[in-house]
Amino acid sequence: MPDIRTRFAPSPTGDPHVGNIRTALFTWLFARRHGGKFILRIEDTDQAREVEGSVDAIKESLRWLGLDWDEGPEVGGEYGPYFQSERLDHYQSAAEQLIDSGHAFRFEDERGSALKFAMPNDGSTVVSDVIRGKVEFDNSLIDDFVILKSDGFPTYHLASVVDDHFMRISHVIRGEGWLSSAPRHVLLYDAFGWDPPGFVHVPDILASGGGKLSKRHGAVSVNEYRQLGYLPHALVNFLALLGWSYDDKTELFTSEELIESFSLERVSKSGAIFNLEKLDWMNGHYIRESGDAELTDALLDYWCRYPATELPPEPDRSILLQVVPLIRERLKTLADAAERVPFFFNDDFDYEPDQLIQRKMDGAGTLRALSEAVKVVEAIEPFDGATLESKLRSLVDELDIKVGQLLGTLRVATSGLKVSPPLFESLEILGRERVVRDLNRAIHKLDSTPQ
RNA sequence: GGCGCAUUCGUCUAGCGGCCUAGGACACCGCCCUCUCAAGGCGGAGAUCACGGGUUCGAAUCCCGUAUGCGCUACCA
Repeated sequence: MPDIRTRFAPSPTGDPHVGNIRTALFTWLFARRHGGKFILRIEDTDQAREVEGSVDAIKESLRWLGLDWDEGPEVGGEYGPYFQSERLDHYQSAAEQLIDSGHAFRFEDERGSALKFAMPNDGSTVVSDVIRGKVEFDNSLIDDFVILKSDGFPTYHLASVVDDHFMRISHVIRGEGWLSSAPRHVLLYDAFGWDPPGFVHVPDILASGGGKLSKRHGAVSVNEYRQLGYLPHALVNFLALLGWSYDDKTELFTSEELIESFSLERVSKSGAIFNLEKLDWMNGHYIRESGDAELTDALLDYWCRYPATELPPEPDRSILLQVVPLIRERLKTLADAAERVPFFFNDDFDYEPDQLIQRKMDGAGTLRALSEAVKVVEAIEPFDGATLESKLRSLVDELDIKVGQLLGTLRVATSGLKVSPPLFESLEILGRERVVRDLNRAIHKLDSTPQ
């Protein structure tokens, strides 16, 4: 194979959509797989649709997912510039070449003077697509199309062909929506006398109904998924499997494995519905796989970027490091952590007194359990999870109640939660002083409640 | 309307003529484990391979129609 050079060429029209980023991922994977170059090019030829900040959002999304580019904005490269708005002279001279060779003609209307490509009125054009094979189009069915707009900017057709040629792109990998306009592109290559690149039209990512993925279906951009607490690698792995598969069973891949395994031949032909439940599962899997320090820092970074109201502005890292093993397997996203850990950092939580009273218990019994528990906790030595467990289990026997009854009460008293991380380990982290205080507060709350 | 692409469990997919009484994963259900919630283990249910014709000894796999979905048919990409 010749030098592999691929490109991701988004228009700066907003926060990049997961569908486009999935295409970028395939494009990147293909380049990396073959030791080629991955180029980022910004297609800003429609000033009206341009959205402020989009280029930063695009770079940020790619960077977060680890899709590094070899040429493009910031890194430069020998085939720049990489913004189409800075390459108008290329399109201009290419257009002139087409006029000279009789392939293009001026066209006037209310908007001014534009340039159109003259379609042949007979014959057909074959597009050779890597995953769909040869697709034939009847030339007479395609109208002459604008290549240079009256504002002096090129249309996508001209700009992408000219850039792909001069940037030595070997494979044009893009969404399947472009297949229908691909014959125009091969005709342009012909008219210029250039060899066309390989065309690869990859399937779309769809919303649950099978339609376009849009805001009404929830998150659509990579940045939104980041904000929802998904890990970059979980998104990468999940997106890689939307429209591509390695075999009949492998689903979990490291980035290195993805690069080693990726091939365009195994990209599917039909659109894939974005299955959020599976992303959740995969994200949970990668959270479970991460080490204590790794997860701790991921959470800290996440909260720093998207502050959680229920947590202190700068949660204590050493506490979180101890908490992480207790919550790791309970998280689907980083966002899930905020609701289960606040009590480790603050004791200002509140709850209704009757939440202390467990099933088939009454106020008096709960009060007795609580005050006995205080005695145990005050005396226990050492104050650690294992000792707490054995002493409190003995207390359960002495009180002749159920384990769940005692622990449920203690859980609410020390965390304010009905569902919390494992109790004994949590108590150890909280420390004796704090636990005694929480239990006494619970006793007081119950005591002052009219039965 | 015309042209193009697509069509396997709810979803992502394996399958590229006999290995398929169609495999895996997520979700779902049940059991086990268990201090809540999870995680984990085990098991279950779930697809007449869109439909109809062919070709073949034999088709989810090849061919032709039909239906449905999507895309193009813009001085948007």
